[in-house]
Amino acid sequence: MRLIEIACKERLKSILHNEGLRYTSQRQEIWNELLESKEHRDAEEIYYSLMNRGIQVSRATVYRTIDMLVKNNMIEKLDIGDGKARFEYNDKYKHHDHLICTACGKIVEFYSKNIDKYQREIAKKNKFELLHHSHHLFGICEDCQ
Amino acid sequence: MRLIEIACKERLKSILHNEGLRYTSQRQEIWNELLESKEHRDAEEIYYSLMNRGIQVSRATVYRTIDMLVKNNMIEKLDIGDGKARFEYNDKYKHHDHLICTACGKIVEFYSKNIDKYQREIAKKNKFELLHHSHHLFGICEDCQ
DNA sequence: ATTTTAATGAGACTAATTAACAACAATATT
DNA sequence: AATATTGTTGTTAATTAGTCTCATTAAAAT
Ligand SMILES: [Zn+2]
Ligand SMILES: [Zn+2]
Ligand SMILES: [Zn+2]
Ligand SMILES: [Zn+2]
Repeated sequence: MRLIEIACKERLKSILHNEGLRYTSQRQEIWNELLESKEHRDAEEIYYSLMNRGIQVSRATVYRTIDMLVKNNMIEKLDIGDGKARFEYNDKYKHHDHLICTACGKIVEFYSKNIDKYQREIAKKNKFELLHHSHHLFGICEDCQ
Repeated sequence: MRLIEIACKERLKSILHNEGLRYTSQRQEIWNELLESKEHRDAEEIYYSLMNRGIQVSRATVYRTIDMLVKNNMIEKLDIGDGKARFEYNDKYKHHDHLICTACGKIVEFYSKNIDKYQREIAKKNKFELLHHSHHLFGICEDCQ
């Protein structure tokens, strides 16, 4: 096990502890699944991936655990409007938004300091306390053009 | 009937004609419903609003008509991530994005020329042909703070 | 007016999620 | 250690938003 994995394991443990929740094998496995592949994954995918690796966790537990991880800022929810939510490891120092190809579904990440700045200005001007945002650019990727 | 309503009625008629579709009473009513209140409305709301006014239109027709209106750029779809799509009259000269209060659900509109510019730059840099975007700022509005 | 063809309504169906609940497991209390 | 309490799980049922099918109805074309 690499150092980063140990660090993440401890992070899960400490968050569960703080919340008065228990460190269970199911929660470990789901958290691992989300850590190992940092891509944009949906609940069903995580469920089947665990199944395929012979790890029996119920669908409900997958949903519940994902929910708990989102609430504790361990993962971020991504809704690209196709009816199912995707999740990805939330690296605080690498916040990003998404470019989505409407032809092939490819997801590319982007970040713009400038946009970030303007967002904050807009929130301020409208007297909103900004909590988070969702910003998707939809288009056709190079391969699909 | 005000001039603007007549203009909009003609707009619907002409679009239906161009597409080889029929100008039905149901389509008129749904289009009216979306025009009269330019707020952010979901399909179910439109369906019940028509029902309450004694206008019998089926759920399927509401969904189908909304779909047709979106495809013809008469209305815009807005997905704020709460599981249901909202729609609003698409005034080409007043494109805007949204600030959403996570406490009371209030939706405030904003537009930033600068953000628009950076979006186009990002798409270009990633060799995406930009089609549309979705940009929501979530936070707590002044009243809810 | 008749024919052609698109549109509608009713309800079955789907996918993603959520809730209810009983059984089980981990802690806390005595 | 025994018992009570509380958290977690899997199963199943429910919900929600939206889609699909198909017999019937209504525009539009002739
Ligand atoms: Zn593509
Ligand atoms: Zn991402
Ligand atoms: Zn509010
Ligand atoms: Zn709006």
